[in-house]
Amino acid sequence: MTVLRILFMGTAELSCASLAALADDARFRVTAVVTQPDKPRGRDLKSQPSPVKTLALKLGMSVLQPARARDETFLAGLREHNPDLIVVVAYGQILPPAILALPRHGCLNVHTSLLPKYRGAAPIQWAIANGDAETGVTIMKMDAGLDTGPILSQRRTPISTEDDSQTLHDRLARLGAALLLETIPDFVAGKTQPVPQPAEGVSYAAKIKKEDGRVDWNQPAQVILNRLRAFTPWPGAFTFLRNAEHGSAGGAMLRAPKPQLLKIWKAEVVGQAGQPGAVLSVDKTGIIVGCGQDALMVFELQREGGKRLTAEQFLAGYPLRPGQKFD
RNA sequence: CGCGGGGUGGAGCAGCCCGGUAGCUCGUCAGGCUCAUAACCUGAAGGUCGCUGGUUCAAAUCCAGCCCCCGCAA
Repeated sequence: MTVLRILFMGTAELSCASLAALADDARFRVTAVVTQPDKPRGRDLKSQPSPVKTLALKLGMSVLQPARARDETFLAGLREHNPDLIVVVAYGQILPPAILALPRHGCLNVHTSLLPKYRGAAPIQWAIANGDAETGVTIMKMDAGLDTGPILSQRRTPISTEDDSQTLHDRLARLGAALLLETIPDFVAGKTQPVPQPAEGVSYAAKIKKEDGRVDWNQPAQVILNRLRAFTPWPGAFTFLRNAEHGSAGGAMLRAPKPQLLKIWKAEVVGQAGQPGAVLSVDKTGIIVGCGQDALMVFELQREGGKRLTAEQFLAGYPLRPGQKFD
């Protein structure tokens, strides 16, 4: 059988598992990798390559980084590669029809939800935030719409109460890569026909904004916990502590009691009642905070400039007392 | 030159601005109390104060450079 010539398009960490899987499989040959241009990130805002670029270079593949995927010069370059198939995983740009129509077999996309649910940018996060019991990955043949293409295959995975966006992301990345390898051969052989997405059950998963991580203590504890898991590790569930009377009687610290930003990493719901945002009790096990319904026991948290700490460690250096309030 | 916080016994912090005996909450160890304990009481061990150089009679503290960690921003 002839080796399938694949052009890979991806940017995020999520894409890497699929790229690595394709590169490792003798049935396929990745002829080039397209990824977003290097962007300033990190603490010094230095220009950094995307995770996909880093991996592609390590694998010795040629990398293309067009500023805009619809540029004519870029399209011309793509045609020269003459791919049989384009695989897109978290690339980050809308592809013009000219690209969708370019390869003989079209473009396949790995999407981390059970389409048509959670089309869009942040399907993993919203599945957790909404308290879904399961999610999955979908391989679809791309069309002009936003994640609207016909489905080739899907695989499910339950969402456990231990999952956060990081763990679920990692699992879906692996599932997606595995399913991709299974799906491609049957698809190009014509054994699998794309099935249009059902009209029922369509929803969209909007991109996560920083502000989504702000804890609203008026919500039920379970909702807060779901969102906390969804927005971990980014942007994190954060809240503010006022009246930060930290620092001893020295006086120096007292002049700037600005609100402390606290990030909450691990928590669970406990059956207590109290004023939303108020610290109800404090001990080695955790810090219990009142919510709109029930209460949240915080196990791990972090303050600005500090590391992520267990409640016990945090309290050793930062005494919290019942009655103090988060907002 | 994107902005900012921080590196102090094993953990987390205070002390630094206004240089001059190393402090707090825990943990550890020993003893005591108790039917018992992760609770309580008493005592003890444990620190080149990130690294290098400078200023000074004297540096955790002031100055310069470097290394590392973290929040914001992306």
